[in-house]
Amino acid sequence: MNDENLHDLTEVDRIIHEPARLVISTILYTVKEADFLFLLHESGLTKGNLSSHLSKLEEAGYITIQKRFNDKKPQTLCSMTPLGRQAFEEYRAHIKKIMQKMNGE
Amino acid sequence: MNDENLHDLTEVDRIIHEPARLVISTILYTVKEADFLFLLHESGLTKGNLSSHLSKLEEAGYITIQKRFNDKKPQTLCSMTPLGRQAFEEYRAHIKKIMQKMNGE
DNA sequence: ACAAACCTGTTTGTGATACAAACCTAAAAT
DNA sequence: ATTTTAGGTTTGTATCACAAACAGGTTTGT
Repeated sequence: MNDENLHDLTEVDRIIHEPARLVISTILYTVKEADFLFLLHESGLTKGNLSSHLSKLEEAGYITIQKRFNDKKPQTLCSMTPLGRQAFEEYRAHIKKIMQKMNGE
Repeated sequence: MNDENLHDLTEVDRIIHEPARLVISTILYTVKEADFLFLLHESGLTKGNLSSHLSKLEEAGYITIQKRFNDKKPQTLCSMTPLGRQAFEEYRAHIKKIMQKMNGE
């Protein structure tokens, strides 16, 4: 069951594997909707990085981004798509396997 | 215990976090010594990538690389340093925490 | 009313990174 | 002797992450 499949571990989903996006994904997986500022504070990322990581998640089809005005201020709302939820769950399963390998099968 | 520390997850050790190096590290953590060809087959990486990732692990002080001739053929022996072992263990602990977060605390 | 500061983000610039393909050196084979 | 094989390394390219600069609009201060 072990043998040659250590190498499979390199096939992890890079979109989610990046720590910044892992944090964002973890939040959006549980919350269903969050705005930019909430994510900003919760993730601890800078605005610039948050912005570009959100774009990347959107490009991947993992989240949707809605822009609107709230109380005359711009607001960016994010929520995870079904595809994103699936990818997140698969990533989680993948990491679980990795952990088993790391602990010596 | 939860609150603002999701952001800590971004502080994972990038040297080990890279999937290719995670595979290499996982092998070297358990094996204590392995040569290039063994790692090549076990990891499924290309020669070029294996070579450069090994160099990066060496630069980080996580592994040592010894070159010698065996049966008139060049042989590259790698083994994990105490620093590397420590880093690997910390990474593992870190991932464990991440898993907990991903599963909703 | 005008300017300065603030809010909510985006774009740009720079340096690091990963990957694959080309390359290198010595030994075996033909 | 020339080609092929073995064991790797170097190079080239494209992507990426990050921080700093920028932008569009709003509120505050005077």
